Amino acid sequence: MDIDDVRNAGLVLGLGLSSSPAVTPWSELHRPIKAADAGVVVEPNLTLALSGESFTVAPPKKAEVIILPRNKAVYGGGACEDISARDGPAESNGGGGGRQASPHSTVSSFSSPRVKRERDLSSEEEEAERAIPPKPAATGDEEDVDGISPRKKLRLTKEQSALLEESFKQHSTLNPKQKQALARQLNLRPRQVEVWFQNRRARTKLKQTEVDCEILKKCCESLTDENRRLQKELQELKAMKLQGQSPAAAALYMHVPAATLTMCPSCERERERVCGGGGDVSGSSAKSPFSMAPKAHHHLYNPFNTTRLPPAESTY
DNA sequence: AGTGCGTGTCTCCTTACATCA
DNA sequence: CATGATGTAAGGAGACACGCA
Repeated sequence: MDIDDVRNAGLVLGLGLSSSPAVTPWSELHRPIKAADAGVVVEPNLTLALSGESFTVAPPKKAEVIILPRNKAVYGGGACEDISARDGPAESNGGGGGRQASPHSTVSSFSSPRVKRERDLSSEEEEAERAIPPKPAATGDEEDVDGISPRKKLRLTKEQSALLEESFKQHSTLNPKQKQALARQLNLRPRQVEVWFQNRRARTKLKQTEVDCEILKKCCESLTDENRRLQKELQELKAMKLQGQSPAAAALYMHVPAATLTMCPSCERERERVCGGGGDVSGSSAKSPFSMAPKAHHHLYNPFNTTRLPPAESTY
């Protein structure tokens, strides 16, 4: 292939960010990248001349360079991502890969949040990231004057969503291996799977909060009714007393209400968990009875393992 | 054993985009 | 076609746990 192929295809090599075809020399790619599924591979030692600059594709170790579609960039070890989906400038980094992988590596000098995110990728994730085929090339007409497109939103397919839902029903959190497997299966990046699960958990929690709110509302209404009724009874008893009714009759009257006390339909069902066993709905305790486990325990406590509303039942 | 650092993952909040009425 | 409402993918901040030096 020659440079015209690059031009004609509207492709960007390496870290190209601008609207015009751009080339990033291998030396600026902080780690070897694989031509896993990018469109074109350039042979090493091929000299490219673009924008008045020439670059020789001469990877020190790898004889491959990915030619990425326009608007795609290489991040953290060759992950292909739509640069239109970025707010800030794209950067390549060495990608730590794994816990404690390289505390003193040069990667640590990168400090932008985005880079940090990419740095978070484990080596396995990097593999998976690389395995994701590039998204269809952008048309290019959505770029702004700076040549950096506003972020575009990926829409998951029905199949992907369904599979994610299925998986979520089984476990609302994923360990790295599960994430990897699912991402591979869905042909998504692990980060996307991770984000989907985070958002899904948030939606589930929101739904549960709404349900809890409804229950509380009903409970409140019922208690208000009961309070009104008791006030009325009290007034009637006071009136009877004033009218000089016999204590026996009053006592008889007194026994009736107890048997006819209405129970909050929600509480009757929910008393154990919602009202804390006849406990604290009023909020005298610091924590709402509906609140999830403290954040400090979020690693140990799975809020979705409660008996409230299993994810499977939630209406999403 | 205590400490600091890097890392991974979480929740929460927010933003931006797609879709639909 | 324009517009507002809604749903949701994704970004970022902050917190925490864990492993290592």
